[in-house]
Amino acid sequence: MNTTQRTDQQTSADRRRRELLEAADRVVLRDGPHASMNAIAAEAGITKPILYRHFGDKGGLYAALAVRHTDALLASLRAALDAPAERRQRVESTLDTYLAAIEARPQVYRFLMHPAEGAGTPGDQSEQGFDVGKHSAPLLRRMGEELAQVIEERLDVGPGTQQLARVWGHGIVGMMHAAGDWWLGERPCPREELVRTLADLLWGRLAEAGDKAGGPGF
Amino acid sequence: MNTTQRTDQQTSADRRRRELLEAADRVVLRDGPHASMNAIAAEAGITKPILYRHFGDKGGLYAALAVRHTDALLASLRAALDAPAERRQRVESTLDTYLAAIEARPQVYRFLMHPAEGAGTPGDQSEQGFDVGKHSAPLLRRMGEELAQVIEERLDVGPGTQQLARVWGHGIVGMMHAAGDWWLGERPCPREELVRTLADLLWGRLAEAGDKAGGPGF
DNA sequence: CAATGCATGTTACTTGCGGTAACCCCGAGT
DNA sequence: ACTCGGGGTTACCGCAAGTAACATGCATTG
Repeated sequence: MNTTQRTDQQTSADRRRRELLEAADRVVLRDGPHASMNAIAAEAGITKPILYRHFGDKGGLYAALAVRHTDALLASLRAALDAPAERRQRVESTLDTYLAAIEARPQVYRFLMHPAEGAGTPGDQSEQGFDVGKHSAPLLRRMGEELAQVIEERLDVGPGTQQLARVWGHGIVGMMHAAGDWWLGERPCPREELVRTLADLLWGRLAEAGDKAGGPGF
Repeated sequence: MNTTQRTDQQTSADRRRRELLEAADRVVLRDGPHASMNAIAAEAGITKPILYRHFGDKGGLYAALAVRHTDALLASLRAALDAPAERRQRVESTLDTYLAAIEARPQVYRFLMHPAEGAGTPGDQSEQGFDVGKHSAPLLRRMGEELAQVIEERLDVGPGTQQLARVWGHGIVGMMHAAGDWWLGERPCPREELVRTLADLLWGRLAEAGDKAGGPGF
């Protein structure tokens, strides 16, 4: 019937799509985010137009790829965030999970952080609006929103919690990201130490610290 | 003589370079970071090869442009950080300076945050090493390092201050950046409120907050 | 069984951009 | 008069995104 037919097509198309994504993944992880559509098609054993039929344009393909990895990472972060333990313990665990992930697979990290690639299209009109605010990688956005959600659900900070939760969510995620990026580049200390230091920052040690003698203070 | 000759040439070349940068600035601020070399050359009233003679490649031009703006922004941040006031006041003032800057000229912001553009070069060898850790925009790197410097110079937190200062420097800058980016996109609240909320986060209000009734706590 | 779809795949093209080679022109110095 | 070097141009290469038009295999339908 029509339904089974459609279902068959659907599943077949979906399977194909998944295979293509696997191939794209391999290439991107091997060649970096600037892998060409030709290269990806070759890896998949086919040619360009098929990719375009499935994903519309390069942005579509990359978005699909990114969603896969983002979902996976977010799931493990959520697990760390949901574990039964003290708040400090949970924050550290979440930081550690994120850092362990980007440490274990830096290429995935590199790819996920790569911004939208919005250019390249000849008659590109979408760029004239200057998508300010959409600069950050979607992963960061999503992490920020998720964390905001968690904060808002579980934390009690009087009125204005919602706004505050979102600010903190994005802020904390940004802190984690920037520190992680720097750390990944220089590897100045073991992971646990970084985790502890960041947690200390969130726990207000900046405010408690004393001024160094002689200076104007900080 | 040789010296005056060299000086004349130098200054002339420098003046030209400055003019070209002005033109590039106009175009980039008008068309976004994806402005083509042709467009920039046209705006400057000349043609591509001259740009390449002066800046080597597109990366060179963009780097030169970025340095100009980055220097300017860093100077005003340093001023806010150096003002004579309480620590909290100074932190808020610095945050506000940054946010005011990106609010006033989002296009500059957008350009500065744009990553290195490392691709495009045909025989590109630098990409194979996967410059992980160099993902962040140079501006963020520099801000992180500067802040780390300031923290290390003025704050007293026992042994291991140096490491801690760098972690915090990059972390705080990342927080500021991410929150700013999100805020710029959604404008959910006035600037002062954002500043206060972020400062609260740094002041440990996250640790102090109570759990909401019913949940597993956070 | 032919005939019609229709998804799947290919070749070959266009457009646009980064980057370069080769040539051009004009004013200064000998 | 001549060449020499800085500033400039045209015309090109290579490459990657994206598309049009054509080919093929496998089901359903008259």
